[in-house]
Amino acid sequence: MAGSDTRERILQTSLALFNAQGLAAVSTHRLAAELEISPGNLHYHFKTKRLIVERLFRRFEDRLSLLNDSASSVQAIDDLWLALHLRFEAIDAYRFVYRDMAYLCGEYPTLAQRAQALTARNLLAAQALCESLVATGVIQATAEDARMLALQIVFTTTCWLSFERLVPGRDALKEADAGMAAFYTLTLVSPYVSSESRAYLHYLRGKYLG
Amino acid sequence: MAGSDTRERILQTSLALFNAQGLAAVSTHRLAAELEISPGNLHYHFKTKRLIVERLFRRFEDRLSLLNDSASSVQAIDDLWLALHLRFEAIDAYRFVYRDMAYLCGEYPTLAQRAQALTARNLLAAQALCESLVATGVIQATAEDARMLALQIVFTTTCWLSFERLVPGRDALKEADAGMAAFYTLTLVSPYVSSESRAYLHYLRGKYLG
DNA sequence: GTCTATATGCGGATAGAC
DNA sequence: GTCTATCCGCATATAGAC
Repeated sequence: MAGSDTRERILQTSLALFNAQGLAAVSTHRLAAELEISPGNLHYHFKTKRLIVERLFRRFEDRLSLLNDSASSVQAIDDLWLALHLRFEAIDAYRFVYRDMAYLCGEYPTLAQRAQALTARNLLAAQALCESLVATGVIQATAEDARMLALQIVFTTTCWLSFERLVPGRDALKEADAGMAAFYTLTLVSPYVSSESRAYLHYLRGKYLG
Repeated sequence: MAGSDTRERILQTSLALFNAQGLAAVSTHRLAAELEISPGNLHYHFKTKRLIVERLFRRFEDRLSLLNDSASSVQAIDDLWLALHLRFEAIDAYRFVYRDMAYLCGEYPTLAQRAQALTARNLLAAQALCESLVATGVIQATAEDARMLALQIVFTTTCWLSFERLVPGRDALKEADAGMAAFYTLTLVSPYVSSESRAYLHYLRGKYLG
């Protein structure tokens, strides 16, 4: 069959450990121990740690690309909220990527380029999204405003979950709150939202600022 | 005299190497080689790598705290621009701290707590700054808007320089552009700026969007 | 203060038996 | 596919001479 069961278990466990303990802290030995297989067996499935990381990175790219593809179908505030929510969930599922980005780029320069390319695609998708919101009258903004807003959205979705762990009062071990992150991102959009579309914003404000 | 010359050279060179190559990539051997001293001599001055990192982190804290102390004296857009500029310069001078934060927290849990405490102080300073801007009429915002704006400013100053390296077209090796970063941060404030204070914003827009 | 030499452990990766 | 055993190199840290 397509890929053995062990191979998939390795990828799942790697992802969980990278997310929980950091890319640098998870050695191939620890990984094998967690999987209850031998280091030799691990090497049979993935000749290098790099290959594991690259495979996970590709899955992350694929998942984000899927979300990017539907960017221009966002045509209302609640569409936007859902899109942001799904995006933060995806980033949280692979949170080691953005969180350990500097280390990752240093160790695997190939991935540094891929990360830049991914950011470029995210920017294009966010611009399409903002243009769609302007076209449907959900927000009112000049072309330049829309471009800056797209940049803000990409910046925020990329970095927010990493930043959140620095804010006191949030438990670093607890899973990230995608809803909270999405709400925060919406506040960036809020100054541009036309009066007819503010209802959903107020609903969310009540929900997350209680 | 207070601290030998070698000790200070170690700190300066460490900072430069950490910034340039990443905390994880700079071993004590590389550091000693760069300094043209022996690993044994390095160990004489700093028993562990951790002590070097902690000392640099403290300097970073001190430099930001100085800037935080003057937050409530910001009373015009050009004050704000200067304050942001100085802040980005400080963060850029110690850019390894925020860029390698995840690795740093994993290796030195003590510093994870200090980083949270630092973020808390930054948030308080940013809130004071926003309140000052509201009080002087430079911006118009509800108390809740001001709190969110403060959060946005801290988030941006903390993460922007790391994010910037992901945006294609910027050379990762080139030093960061504190002016560009400050301009970006100002766009967050711009929706709330009262009409009398927009002149400086337009001047900066012309300068950085040329 | 500075050196040479070295201890000790861990990390990635491999060889070869089963 | 999975194991045991092992190699090699690097990293932190140390000992002890000068």
